Amino acid sequence: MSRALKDLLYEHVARVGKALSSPKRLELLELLAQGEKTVEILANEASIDIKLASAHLRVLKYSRLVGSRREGRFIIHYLADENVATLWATLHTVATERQVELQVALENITSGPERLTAETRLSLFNKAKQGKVIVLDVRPAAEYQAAHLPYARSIPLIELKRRLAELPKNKEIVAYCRGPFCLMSGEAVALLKKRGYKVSKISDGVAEWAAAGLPVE
Amino acid sequence: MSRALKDLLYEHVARVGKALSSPKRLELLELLAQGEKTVEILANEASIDIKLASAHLRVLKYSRLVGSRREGRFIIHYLADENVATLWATLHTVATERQVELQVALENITSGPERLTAETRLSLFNKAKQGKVIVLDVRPAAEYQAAHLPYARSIPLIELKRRLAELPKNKEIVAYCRGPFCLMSGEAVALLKKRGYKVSKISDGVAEWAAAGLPVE
DNA sequence: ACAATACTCTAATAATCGTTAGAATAACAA
DNA sequence: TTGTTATTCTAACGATTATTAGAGTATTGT
Repeated sequence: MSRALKDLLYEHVARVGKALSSPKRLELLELLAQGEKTVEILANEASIDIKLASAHLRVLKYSRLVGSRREGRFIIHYLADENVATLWATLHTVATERQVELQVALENITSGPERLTAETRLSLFNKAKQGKVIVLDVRPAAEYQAAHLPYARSIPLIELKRRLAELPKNKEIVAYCRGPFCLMSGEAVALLKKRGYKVSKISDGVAEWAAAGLPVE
Repeated sequence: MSRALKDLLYEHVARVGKALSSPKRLELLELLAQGEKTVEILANEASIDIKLASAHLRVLKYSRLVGSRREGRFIIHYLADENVATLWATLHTVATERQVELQVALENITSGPERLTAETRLSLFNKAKQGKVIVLDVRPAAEYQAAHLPYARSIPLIELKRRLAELPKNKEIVAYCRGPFCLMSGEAVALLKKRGYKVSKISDGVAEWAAAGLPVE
């Protein structure tokens, strides 16, 4: 009686879980959390075939996590809403907390103290507001434009070398990129440290920041 | 270079997603969110074979969402921590919001205005605190003991008929059970309404309540 | 109208997953 | 020791999914 109904309901929720069960799809979701993108860009950034990206996007669309619209000859994909980014951030948090291997792997790459607490996030926000720190967004300019941390300044990693003059050497700089799985901020820190800047990084991306209840511009 | 590493990291997170991709596993998770249980109880409540329940639990254990311990000749399974319940609640919220079919199905069964907002949750909490409402937990007593909403009173659905005398007819009663997928509170409301009680229900379970940041006893 | 672009759709294969049955194990009880 | 209970482990099957190749479609530019 109620059994068939229950099965149906759990099946609907499982559809969303299924969408989150593939590494490639999770990577696509994180890329989309940085802003809407075409299939080609997604495929390139995730290093997969366009056809495969298209197939994965179909699954994500079926589960209503992402939407798409045609614009000229491009089809643009985007997260259905911010809740999806929150879901991704929650999933990632739980995964990291539960899986020691993952934590170790993360710490190996990202070098330095990693996980932000509610207090450190707020204190960074306040320092940035007062101009005591420069928050540096090293993602591609389009992603910065879609959304970025408050008071953040955009210098994409690719342009960083030739735009060094824009950064003061006497101020503290905090770099961030797409999130804990993204390596761009780490590379930026390495570059800037070599040139004598006071620089550190945070593992947060826009999704993690927003999931912690903080504002995004 | 960084590609192989990224793949590894996303794969770790996807392992958790995979655990959430089966209806049966989601049902087991929700049952476990009500308190720790043996395999037999889980299998019975989810209406599946013990062997199948055991197989699903193995997946959940592999992804570190649930843990287990032996106690005599029983093996007791439990959620790894409250974050897992939060993840489940978030997943459920996103799924409901994204899937119209699911919403319609839910409304058909549960009858009445459904989704609780932050305000209605808080106002219920305050009314319960002041004794203006009776919050009624109709789940099995063991689940009530594991955790329940603040100021809630426990009368399991099976005992409700013969314990009607414990409830006043002049006070507002609000029933709840395991969560939006659970039909017990609906049945309780039907029974009480027929007897002339002022009764309504909320779709929240302990997991949804906690995920909204409210206290649990 | 024709080619080029940026995809999607269909079909096919290999890998993985859900499910069940049967054997194995661990704790207790007689 | 032998049996019982509660559960896992192993093996096997069919069903589902990931991935790739090839054909098809919508839009723009010439």
